[in-house]
Amino acid sequence: MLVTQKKQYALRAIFELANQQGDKPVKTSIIAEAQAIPLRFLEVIMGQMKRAGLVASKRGFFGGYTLIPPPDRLCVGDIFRALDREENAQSCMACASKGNCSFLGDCVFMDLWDQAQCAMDAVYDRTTIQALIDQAE
Amino acid sequence: MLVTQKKQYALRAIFELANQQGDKPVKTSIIAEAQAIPLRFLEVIMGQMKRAGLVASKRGFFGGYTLIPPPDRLCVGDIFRALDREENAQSCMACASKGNCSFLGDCVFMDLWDQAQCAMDAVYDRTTIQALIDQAE
DNA sequence: CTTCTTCCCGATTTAAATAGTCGGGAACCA
DNA sequence: TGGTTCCCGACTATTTAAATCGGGAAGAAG
Repeated sequence: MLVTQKKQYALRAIFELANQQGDKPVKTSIIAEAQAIPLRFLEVIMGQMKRAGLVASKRGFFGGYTLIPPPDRLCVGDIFRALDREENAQSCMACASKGNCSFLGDCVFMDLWDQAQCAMDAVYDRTTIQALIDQAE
Repeated sequence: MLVTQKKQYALRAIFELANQQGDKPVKTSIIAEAQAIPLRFLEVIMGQMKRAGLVASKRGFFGGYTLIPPPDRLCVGDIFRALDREENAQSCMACASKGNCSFLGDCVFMDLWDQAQCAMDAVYDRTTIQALIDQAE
């Protein structure tokens, strides 16, 4: 699970959304400016977030995005996985781990990639958006 | 520290070298075939390994490469770092961690990337080549 | 119903990094 | 001298991620 620019954008966008959230939806233009994300690219990302069920949207003048899960129940790993799911996630070998080592039949390195993968996942899964918000103060 | 194809080649090459090592140097052609690495590309990699001080080389008919550190004192992380050092390792954000968050001054996410980085490093640093060889049987 | 705003969709383009190649040169040995 | 190997730097190809674009559909307000 390599951390691309896009994943960072997604994380920061959700972070900002959780942070700004009141009773009204938050517009992409707000998020884009606050987090220095190219607006048009952010639209693409939010579309994926929506299809993954992490946010709801509303159009029109008072439109924007709303975060669905409570921030203390949403972890960084959830966001990353949502993105991986769409772009059939072939990712780096350290991430492919189980089941497709291109080398010999049983691969000594498989276990290594797996361990590295798990170690990262553990970090991303134990960090909630709320924790990041709290930490930001 | 994203695991590229090249890093895998390097790891497998060193693994193979440690495995085959007797009193004579091991040729790239042997390693390339055993580990299914493009020969010409392997030459590039071994050059980097040499400059990093991990292997010694000898030319001519009885030439080849020799592993310098004992396999039980050489860990996967050492190999990866050797490669990162040369190609000025701008890598992914999760790896840049300390000191260059492109976003606001102090970045909440910095600590997160750092933790993920450390978690992976820990795995790669506690795994020695010897351990992989033992495990291969 | 017109207009303005926003989300929305698919295709396309741009940029950048990785992966892999190539020709030729230098050490080494017989 | 000739064959083998490592060696060097530049070069090309391939793939992936990043970003853009034009236009369409929902929603609200005058």
